[in-house]
Amino acid sequence: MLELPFLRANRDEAEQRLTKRNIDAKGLLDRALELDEVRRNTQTELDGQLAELNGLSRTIGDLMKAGNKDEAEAAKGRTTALKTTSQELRERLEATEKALHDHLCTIPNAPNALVPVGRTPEENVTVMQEGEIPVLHANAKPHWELGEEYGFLHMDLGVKITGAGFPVYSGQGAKLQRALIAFFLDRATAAGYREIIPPHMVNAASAFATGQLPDKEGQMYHATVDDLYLIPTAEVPITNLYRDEIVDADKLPVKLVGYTPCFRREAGSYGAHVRGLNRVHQFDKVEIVRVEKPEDSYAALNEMVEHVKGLLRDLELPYRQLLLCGGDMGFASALTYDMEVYSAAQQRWLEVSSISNFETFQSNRLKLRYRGDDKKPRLAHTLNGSALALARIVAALLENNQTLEGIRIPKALQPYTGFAMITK
RNA sequence: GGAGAGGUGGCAGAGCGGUCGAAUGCGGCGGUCUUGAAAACCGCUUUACCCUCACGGGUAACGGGGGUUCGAAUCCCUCCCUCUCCGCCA
Repeated sequence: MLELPFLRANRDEAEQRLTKRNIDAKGLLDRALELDEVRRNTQTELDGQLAELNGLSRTIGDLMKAGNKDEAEAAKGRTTALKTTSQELRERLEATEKALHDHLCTIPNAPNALVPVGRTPEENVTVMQEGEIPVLHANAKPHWELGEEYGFLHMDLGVKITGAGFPVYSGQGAKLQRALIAFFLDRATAAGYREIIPPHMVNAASAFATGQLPDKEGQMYHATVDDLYLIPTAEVPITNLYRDEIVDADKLPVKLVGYTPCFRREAGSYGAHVRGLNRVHQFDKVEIVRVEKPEDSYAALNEMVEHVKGLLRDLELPYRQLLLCGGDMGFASALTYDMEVYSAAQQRWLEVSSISNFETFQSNRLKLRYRGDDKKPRLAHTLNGSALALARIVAALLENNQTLEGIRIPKALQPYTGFAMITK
């Protein structure tokens, strides 16, 4: 949620930035500021009435104490009208506040100045690309066929016990998952991130604070009996650790990492391009989360990107970094880099990481603040990024490293897998 | 699942209808004293919103919501949460 004081003070800048999202920025801002003005006027009026009422109550108390019953009763009579009008004003204020809040919830974050203009993923900017595109032998297969052939990935068993899009890993496939998770966690903790094991279900307040509700309600699995949501990413529980907190400036930056399974309904996305592990309802992911002072947040974002690049290099995967255009960015983000790896048998790029700076968009909902040098609470910046998301990394590893003898495991991973090759 | 207790400021813990945003203690910040430190003493120490260029002023908040009253942290209703005991159980 954008900050109202920012919108009031920097209307033009906000409009200019929001326009990159190809939305009616002017209309949205006009409405927000109009509601804000009604709200402020109403509150001023209401506060005045309440002050008067409080004064009368105090007077009545004094009169009662002095035993002056008649005058006290007379004063009581004068409160009636004030109570009626203040009640009306209160209702109007609450209605306006709710309308304003609901309206603000519909406005996405304002893109950073660096965000390119564009509507579709084709207009994202490739920042850099690294690593060699592997040349596969003539008989190379996509990962789902490899999984079947080697017997470590079973989409059909997932269908039996749960439903489509819930993969079952076994043997060396299962070990590979665990190895990747451990590898990613070790690298993150070595880089100064504190490991967290959070709950895998969250309440509605948490889902709202990080922006999943109300914007992406249909994307989450909802356990209705207990009104809890299965997390779509560790970002939700981990960032919410800091909901309603005021942290001292010397506690910043906060750097956290967590592994969790991620659950996504992915409603309506079926077809050939989502075969195998390309898009599943449950996958494993190691997520890094940071809380930063505003002046440090973009340096932190770059640091996160470098961290992810290091992982991809060590996994020997060809990858590229994209700067998302205004039309392709997530609702809550001010700037997002996507990292994609090349999956050689499918001959396509797969998104394996999304690294975003939310600036104060999340912290405003979270009420996550820090106390600066002036001792005043200010909203902090929040960031997060996948480091990394497993299913697609696995897909690319399997496809790119297939040989006639078996599937080669990158050197950096071998201490974790305990084997150098997946064999039949 | 059954029975009971409780939710107050960073923490502990009073208040149970009238200057209570809230005693007291601890913690934290500043000061006096000291070569320095400790101790002691003094003062300060929640947040959001509104008005104001500012000084300053106002409103709200004692788990959430509603009610009674001129007035509620205090009384009533309701929901949520936490803890203890019993049962079940990894």
